[in-house]
Amino acid sequence: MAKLQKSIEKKEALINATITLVNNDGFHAAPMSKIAKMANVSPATIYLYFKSKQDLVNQTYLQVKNAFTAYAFETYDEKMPVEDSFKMIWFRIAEFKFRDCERGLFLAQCDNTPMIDESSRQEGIKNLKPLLDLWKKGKEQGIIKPVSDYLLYAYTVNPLSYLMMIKKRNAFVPTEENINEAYQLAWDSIKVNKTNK
Amino acid sequence: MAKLQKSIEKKEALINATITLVNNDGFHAAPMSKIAKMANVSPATIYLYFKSKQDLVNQTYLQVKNAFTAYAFETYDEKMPVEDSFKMIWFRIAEFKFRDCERGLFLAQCDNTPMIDESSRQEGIKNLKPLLDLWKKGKEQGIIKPVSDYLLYAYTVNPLSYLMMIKKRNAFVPTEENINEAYQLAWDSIKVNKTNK
DNA sequence: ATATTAAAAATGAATGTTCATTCTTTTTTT
DNA sequence: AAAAAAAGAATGAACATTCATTTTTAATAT
Repeated sequence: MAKLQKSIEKKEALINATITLVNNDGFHAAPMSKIAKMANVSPATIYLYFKSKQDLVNQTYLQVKNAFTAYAFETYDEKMPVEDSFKMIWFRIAEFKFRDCERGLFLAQCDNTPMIDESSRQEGIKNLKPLLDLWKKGKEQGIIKPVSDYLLYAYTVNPLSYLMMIKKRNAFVPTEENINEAYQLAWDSIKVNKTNK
Repeated sequence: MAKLQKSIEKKEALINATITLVNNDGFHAAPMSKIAKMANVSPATIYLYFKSKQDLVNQTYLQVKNAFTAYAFETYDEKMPVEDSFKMIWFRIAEFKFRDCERGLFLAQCDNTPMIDESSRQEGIKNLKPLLDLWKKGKEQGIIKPVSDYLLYAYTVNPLSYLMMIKKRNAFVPTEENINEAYQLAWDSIKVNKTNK
């Protein structure tokens, strides 16, 4: 038990070190030796847990992506009305990204570069299934505009990634009010406008 | 004259090679030797034009960013009404990103990683001044919602970056109609809704 | 026009460093 | 005391950059 415990701790330390170093220096300037040092481990030890540097990054990505979606959907209940569901998920996502900016930025970096394997990328995308289902339901009920899922994602969830980056880089600290405004923009843009119908 | 001409050609070839290789393999897997080969040039020649690999990437970023904003604002005239201006700029940006996906993706990568120097990043941001001015005007005239420029950017311009990436990765080819829908979402989310006032 | 030459541009091969990964030994666990 | 885990040092490849030459260019003299 103690053995396994220790192993998990080491693995987590390595994953955390990877996130920090890749965020600050980039993949190309985050050598295994530095990652090992930050995790208080010998470089050789990394290879007991990961096959290669690529494997380390892939696994880190999947771990973070899983944590992200688990958080986003934790309080979601399919039986709730579409609008309430959307709002809940949207705020959970915002909460995750702004609270754990490091992890959010790491994901943004993975999503915008050829840093991780295509297979890991595909694996990570699967996590969004519940959101796609929700949109389908919303479109069927005439609550959400009948536009492509890509557009829906781009205009609601994705802007948060940009804001998170701005937060880190420009010391723009979003207030409660900012977040509410952001949500309103997101929902305004995709909800069917009843009065216009 | 012919001399200078040739130099410019070489420099451009190097910049293009950098964009292609960084897009496909990432900064860390785009060695100078490969960049040189793709530009039909000796590795040593790169150093006649650029101080270092970092300098090459910084200059590539600035060159692309300048081309991007030049295109975006080319047809913009400050005297036009705010809504028309916004629409025009928005569509120019969309046109650039979808037509020259390679360059768009390169910018996305620069904007989401520590790949370029902070000073180059700052330099690149200056280009957006006209858009910020437009938003200021729009807010003063009560046409654009009084939210932060970061939110405005995130919810109008930035989603295009996501769509462009999706286009490259998932063979989602946006149609004319998709682009119009996207614009509508963007404008809907930030315009002041007169009927609600 | 042509030949000559100095300067500029370009090159391929070296250089030295950095880094991912492996090997051998030591420490820890059971 | 055997097995598992971890370590530090070693290895070899890859890489950014520099060096010593060669090639090209452009100006001048014939």
